[in-house]
Amino acid sequence: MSQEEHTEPDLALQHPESDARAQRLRKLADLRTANRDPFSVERVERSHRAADITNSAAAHWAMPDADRSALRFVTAGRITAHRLKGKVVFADISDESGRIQVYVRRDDVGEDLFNEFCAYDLGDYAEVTGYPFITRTGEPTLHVVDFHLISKALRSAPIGKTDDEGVVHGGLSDLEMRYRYRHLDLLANQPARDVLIKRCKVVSAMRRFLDDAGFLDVETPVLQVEAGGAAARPFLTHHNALNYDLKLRISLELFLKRLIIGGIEKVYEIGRVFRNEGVSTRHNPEFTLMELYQAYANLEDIMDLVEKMYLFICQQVNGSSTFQFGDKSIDLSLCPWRRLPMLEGIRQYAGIDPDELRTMEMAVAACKRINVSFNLETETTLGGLIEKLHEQYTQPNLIEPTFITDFPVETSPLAKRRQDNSNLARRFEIYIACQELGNAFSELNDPLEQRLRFEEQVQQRAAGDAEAHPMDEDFVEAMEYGMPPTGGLGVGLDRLALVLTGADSIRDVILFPLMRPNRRSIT
RNA sequence: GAGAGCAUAGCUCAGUCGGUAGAGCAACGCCCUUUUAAGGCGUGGGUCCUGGGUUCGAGUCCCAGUGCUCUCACCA
Repeated sequence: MSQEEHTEPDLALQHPESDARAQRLRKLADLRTANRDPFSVERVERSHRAADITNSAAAHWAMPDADRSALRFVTAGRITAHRLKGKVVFADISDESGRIQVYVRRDDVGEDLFNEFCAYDLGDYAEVTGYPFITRTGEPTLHVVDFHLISKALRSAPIGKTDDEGVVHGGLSDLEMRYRYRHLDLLANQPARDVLIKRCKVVSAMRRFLDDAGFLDVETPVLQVEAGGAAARPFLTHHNALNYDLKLRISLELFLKRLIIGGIEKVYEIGRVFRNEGVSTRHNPEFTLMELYQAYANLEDIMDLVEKMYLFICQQVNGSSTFQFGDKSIDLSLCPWRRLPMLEGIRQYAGIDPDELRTMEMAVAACKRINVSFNLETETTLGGLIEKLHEQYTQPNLIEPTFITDFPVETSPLAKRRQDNSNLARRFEIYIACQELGNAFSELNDPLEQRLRFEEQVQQRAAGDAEAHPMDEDFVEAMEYGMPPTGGLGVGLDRLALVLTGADSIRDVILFPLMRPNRRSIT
């Protein structure tokens, strides 16, 4: 600790009423003077968590008073409410399990300690020892016989008050504050904690499912010379000692396929990828992607796996096979899920017949006929235009789980072609609650074809498409050593968490979403 | 990247036609020994986002900037 920090309590004593923080510093100094420095505490031996006492109090209520008051429960947590009532004070102590009301009487602890307890601020951490009882108003409560402060909050946290109906008054609702200062969001808002926990359960359930299915959990490089495996612009960085530029990965695909080539038959990675694109309620520049590859499996095997895996995750996270989307209940156990070829969906929802989409000119004419809401000028390929129609017209209708199949091959440079129609890729995407929740291929394993696909992409790049896939000679060479037929899947985990938690924005399921630096961040 | 909106006490928010900056909660003081959005009386607390401009006078009107939100465009 610096000398400057040591002087702060003294400054507070000189200006004791200047502000709330100074008052708290003064209280801290008082505690230190009384040899009860909260920051000297290192360890707390809790016998119960807050919510456990609530249960125990009811269980012990039948005991004779004398026996029950001889019990000693120890718990600790943040003080989230206090109600001083003359010579007795009630306080709420909250930990991760919930909250417990504690009750301190002056006659029990003596005047000095009673006054000290009364001086504790909202946000402080206390350890309390006592026995359970139920108040006249019926609330399980810990009757405190001993306590001490174990950490001091120097700032007043935005802790709201909850009324009988569970409505929180006050608290923290400003979205910028919630995202920028997530610690305040989490300590003030129980729903924020619930979403965090659910998101973690999504990831752990997925890992458990894949581990149990025999997939190997691996890690591959984030820093890459060329960022491939997806259509996106990368972030650039630089290695000083080796003096060359690097890119942050935009997908996991190419390295995982090398593991397949190396003889690993079932492999997956859950990792952060980075795409240098816009920010929205559905996009964050860094997000968590899961990709898996299974040798000897085809597209239908992956569909089967997706149905089983998503059902498992939903059951683990929500405790049932259903989840809420708006006022609808979506049941993931109704297998097999709907399968809809992309062109069929466009016929159904955009009213354009597949025969009208055979050439770029015909497709543009058809789009003009139905007055599409997007800019036709920016579309350079027929496949791109078809995908656009799908996103604009079909996707908003895909509430129940749906596999969209038969993607245009020119937007799928890493997927096999259909044997019976070389314009279509052996690829599907999963849609649930109108969100794209997965993208799968029968992976292209023909190195000669792969080179041609990359060359087409390089041409699109030369024509101005900054997101077209770059040539990756090393990858093509790796494939020339022989890659088994393989099914692959990629899933944006933030989106999956978004849907399963019913969150409004991807920022609700990303703990620290990207924010522009504000004035306080620049020092 | 484009358009619209928002920015006032620690938190949630009012602020009329341009005329001394307001409430609830939180904080501080007093009263209250089973309260619970505890209650009662009293007190303190402001870079009205930043910088210019108009005006006798700006939280309010004008211009520029910053951040956030929403919609659109690109992306998952």
